Amino acid sequence: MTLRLVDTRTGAAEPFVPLREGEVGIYSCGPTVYGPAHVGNFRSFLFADLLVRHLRFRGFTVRWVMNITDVDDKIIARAAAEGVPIGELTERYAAAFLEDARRLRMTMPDVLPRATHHIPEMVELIELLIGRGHAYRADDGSIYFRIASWPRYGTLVHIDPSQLRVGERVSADEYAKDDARDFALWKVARPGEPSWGTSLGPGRPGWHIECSAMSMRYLGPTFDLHTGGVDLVFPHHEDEIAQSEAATGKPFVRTWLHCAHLRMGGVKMAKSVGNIDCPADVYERGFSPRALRYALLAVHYRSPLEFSDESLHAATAAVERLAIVLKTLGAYRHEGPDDPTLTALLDEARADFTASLDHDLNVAAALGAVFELVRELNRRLEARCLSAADAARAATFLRGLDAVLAVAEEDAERLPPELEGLLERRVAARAARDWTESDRLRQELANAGVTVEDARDGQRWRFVEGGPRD
RNA sequence: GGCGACGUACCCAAGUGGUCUAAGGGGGAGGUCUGCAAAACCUCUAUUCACCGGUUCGAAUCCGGUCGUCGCCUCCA
Repeated sequence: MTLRLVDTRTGAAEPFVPLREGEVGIYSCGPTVYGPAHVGNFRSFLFADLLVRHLRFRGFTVRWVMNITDVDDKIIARAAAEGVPIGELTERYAAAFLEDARRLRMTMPDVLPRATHHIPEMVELIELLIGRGHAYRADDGSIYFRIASWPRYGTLVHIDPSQLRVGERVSADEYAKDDARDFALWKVARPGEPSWGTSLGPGRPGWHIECSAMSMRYLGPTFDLHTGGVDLVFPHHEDEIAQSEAATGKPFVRTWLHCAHLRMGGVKMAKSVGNIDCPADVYERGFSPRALRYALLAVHYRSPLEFSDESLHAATAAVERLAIVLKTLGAYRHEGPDDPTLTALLDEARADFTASLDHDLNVAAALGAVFELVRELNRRLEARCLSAADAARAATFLRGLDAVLAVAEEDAERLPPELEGLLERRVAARAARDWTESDRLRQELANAGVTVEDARDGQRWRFVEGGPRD
């Protein structure tokens, strides 16, 4: 059983074999921090998160690098509009990004390099490119990569460079390039813009060079996986390949993975389109981070995903179903023999789950395996044919699968003491068959964001999805 | 103009030529259980996979065409 991933370059699902046995290096294009990241951005980050989690679940040692772009045209424009230094702006939104990522339970990357901290690495690369004849300094002092010097240009997008509709959509020449298709490696300093004094002269890096410099700095000249949204395939990733391979003479990335767009209202979500929704907006409408994570993850990464409140409602229900079975398993009290078929049931679920994710991260099929197991566990819970030990084992098992999905409730969730007290009083009221008091306490807890349900093994509580705690 | 992806039930969605009279989630309808509520469980909700041809003993799955939707070629996750 091997993991297969679809490489953008070939379009085929190829067996994943890491460069070094058992170890995987992944680079993911991260956020440009000039404003809050929207849920479309998070789709691509969470897809990478799922990949990392699955690789670790499969036993690989993973080194995950995600850049934070903290200098570029938009950042400069935004900082100027606010009248603050770019560092102040980028610090603010980098922190916001990390907080959003945390609430969405995104795995923390092992390295989160920032462009402005890696200027020397970029300069070094650019000098290498100039030395090898792949880059040139134009009349305005900026440095460009010469696409004509790189015959393999276009292999990632499957575009013949001569077919590019140059000129039609390129705005009036801001810079003095030799060829409209050439891209900037180093932008010469301009009044009012941040710049770095380097051996290349004062200026700032182009966008593409930062990813080449930082990925190779932390993962080496050749590494396993590089992820991003489809909109980065061209020109960003194509340019990364050209400049990296031209500089090092070695293959850059072994497998390219790109996730499809998140759509809203039938078209891709993008700041430029204006149809964006940020995590904070979603929470404000009463949805939980768990539900948001589920909604962004539940559809295969290479399929466009239509994002809506309807999809969030469906996600909320699915996530609750998981939370409830875990609570029920935890509360289960029954003296009886172990279920002799439980082992086979769990083994089968694990095999289905793993095989599905191994097939190019087929998360929909993996979720199918999880929910089939959930229904079967509920049946056995209902029929009381599990022992208490079985129930504990099943719960641990489900949490094990959830190490990949990260959509279930935390194990050790505790109620604040005052709410705990209400629960205890309700138990007493119910023992006395005082239904009025029981119902009143249930309502009081509901007002505090806690749902209480009466099950065979006693009352069962959980936090309301999207409630005050989330 | 060039390149590419996709079209499965009310919605989302899996389906890697035969076990598909097509997983799973949501929604809806009935039922069981229950002080009530909720949850859970059971039954039902596609003999059909945009449409038309073709290949094959056999196709949702392969090929061709038609229609439709979306994306990239420009900053973009």
